[in-house]
Amino acid sequence: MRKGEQTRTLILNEAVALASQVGLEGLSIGSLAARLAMSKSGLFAHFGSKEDLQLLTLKQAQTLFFEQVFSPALKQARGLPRLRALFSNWLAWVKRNDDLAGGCLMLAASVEYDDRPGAVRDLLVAGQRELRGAVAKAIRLAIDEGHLEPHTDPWQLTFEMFGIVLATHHDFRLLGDARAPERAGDALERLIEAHRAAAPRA
Amino acid sequence: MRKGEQTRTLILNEAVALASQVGLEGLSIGSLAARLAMSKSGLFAHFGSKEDLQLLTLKQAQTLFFEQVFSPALKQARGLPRLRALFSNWLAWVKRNDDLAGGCLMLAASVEYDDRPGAVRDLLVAGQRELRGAVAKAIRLAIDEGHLEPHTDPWQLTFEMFGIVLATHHDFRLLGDARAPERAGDALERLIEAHRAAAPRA
DNA sequence: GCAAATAACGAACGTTCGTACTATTGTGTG
DNA sequence: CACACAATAGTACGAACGTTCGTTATTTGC
Repeated sequence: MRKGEQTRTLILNEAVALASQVGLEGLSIGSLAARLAMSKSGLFAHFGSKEDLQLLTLKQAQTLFFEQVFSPALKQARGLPRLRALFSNWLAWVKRNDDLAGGCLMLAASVEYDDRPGAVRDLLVAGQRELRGAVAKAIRLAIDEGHLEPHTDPWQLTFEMFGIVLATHHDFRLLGDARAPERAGDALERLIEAHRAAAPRA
Repeated sequence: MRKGEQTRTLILNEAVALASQVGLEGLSIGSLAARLAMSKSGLFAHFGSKEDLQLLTLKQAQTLFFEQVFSPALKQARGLPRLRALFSNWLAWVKRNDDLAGGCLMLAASVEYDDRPGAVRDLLVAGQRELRGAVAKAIRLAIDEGHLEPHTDPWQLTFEMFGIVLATHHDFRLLGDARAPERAGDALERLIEAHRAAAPRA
């Protein structure tokens, strides 16, 4: 029970790395086993099916995202500081090149499964809904703190922030544009400025 | 020479539709042949390799994009009208559900090939560069026409417009959010408003 | 309308896919 | 130390993959 969990986690971490390059569908049990220097059947025994492996891999990526992007942002003061921290952690996540060599797995999977019904897509949608809700909540808190003007629509702002992240991912990954994160920062600041509350400055 | 070209085009159109759902990598010669009720080998004979098929499929999608998004926008008056037309055509392209049932093929391929060097990726990058340049040029014209203020950075604005489109694609396709295009329109108008020239109103 | 050219076919290649069984090794505990 | 069982390896499977081959059908140019 102990050794099993251990290698299982090892497998899943490697699976996240591999899937970030070739996608969740392109992730094959054979190649994953080869990368871990273990037998295909030995690896397969940890999961009942490929879909299970895909689901757990995606779940692992979601956990990593929460730990590295969201959780540290919660330590910042509510309002704009937390919102900015969230955004900058998010950009850092997108830029990662170590164990996410192929870019954000969730974004890749979103495109891969947006028209492929099933458990993977459902998990993807649930995670995305959760993320959006959390960002919108952070924005609502910024309004409550008096950092953003009361008329601000949290969902609209969330939508636009997400767009900036997507564009950054695209430009950074496909076009290899190192200035993309800088552009993203500028875009966010302009966005904040447009919705900043008149009276108190943050 | 005539019959060949004809079925080749037929194949490529079907390939675009199929690849938009399963990706350029997931596009298999066997399933494509089955959809067209022809033999695997007969289809394969039109292309020397799978990579050739992928390249031509992508090229076909790029052509469709130019015809349906870009070309009609050029008929509008330069400046904001043309920029708005371009954006709205782009949104319409993203929302298509007939022969692009799986969403924009270029966006899907961008995520699929962003870390897979080769001819497909090169073609993808070239197309993206061309598109970005054209959008930036439309913005520059809007500045020249006095619709946008002279300090506007065309590349930054292009980046942000692209982000809005990406977010729309994501929300519309994965989350099934029908209000996404509306959000996109609002975002664009706010973006334009922020950069609008002071003196003459458009 | 005949001959040359092209297009489509069916079968088979070797490989890899996911999955199922069985055997062997390894680990933790009484 | 040995027993029980978890963990890994081994082997085999049917199907699908991209690709090649030789052959048949169908267009095309004269």
